[in-house]
Amino acid sequence: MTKQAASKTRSVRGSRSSRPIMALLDLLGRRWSLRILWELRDAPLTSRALRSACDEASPTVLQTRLTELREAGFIELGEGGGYGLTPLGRELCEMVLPLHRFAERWHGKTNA
Amino acid sequence: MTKQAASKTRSVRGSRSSRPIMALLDLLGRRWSLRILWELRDAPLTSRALRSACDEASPTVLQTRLTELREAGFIELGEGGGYGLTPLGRELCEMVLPLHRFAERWHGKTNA
DNA sequence: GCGTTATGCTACGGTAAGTGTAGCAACGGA
DNA sequence: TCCGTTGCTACACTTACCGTAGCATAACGC
Repeated sequence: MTKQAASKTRSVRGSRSSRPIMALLDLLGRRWSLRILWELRDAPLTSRALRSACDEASPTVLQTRLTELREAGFIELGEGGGYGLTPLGRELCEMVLPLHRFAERWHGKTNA
Repeated sequence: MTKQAASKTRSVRGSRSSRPIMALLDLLGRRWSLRILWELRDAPLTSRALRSACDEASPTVLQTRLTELREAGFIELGEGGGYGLTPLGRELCEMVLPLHRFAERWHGKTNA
């Protein structure tokens, strides 16, 4: 993993591609990333509440994802504590929401 | 979180939740899942071509993801070889496509 | 002051997941 | 027959993630 000073690609691990979509796909393809966005869809949550919402996932990874998503500008830590979506993050979340309905139909097809 | 006869949830690892959205989020949150859907957006690809498209990712994981996505009913192995999207998979892919434009704008904001 | 509770965040040992290289059997064309 | 391609797998190694515990800080009631 040669790390020759990639200004933005630095945190994108596997995909050395510079295409933004690859970076985004890689970021969202890490554990709990999509789930975090999903759980924050309604209201901000504290780190502890978020952990509970995410099936008591390990705080180590959660904290890592939170930092990554924060650096990406999708979420932010509010004044009085608690993580919430930024305007940009909300846009992204809007693209994840329709997955809900799809998942319901998918579930009906696969084991019915 | 009762797992009353999880006939489909069996392969969902971390999230013991029975909610389909959680299962979907978990499946898509595994490495290369989103990328595979993305690379198959236009036309079917052979396993080798898909590997090349996915930045020469390890064939071990790729094969694992391919199997998972196939069991989920999102992709299928065509007659004359090559992986392609199923109608269901195409629907899912349609939700991933708008991420492209978003990623472009995102990239512009984060390092400009 | 003291203790309690909650915040965001981190250390550390163990397990699971992903990587990289090599190679398999099966099929088809020259 | 040899060659190239297909989908797929074995194996050792590295990395990511899990689970538990704990830190420093801050806000409360007493």
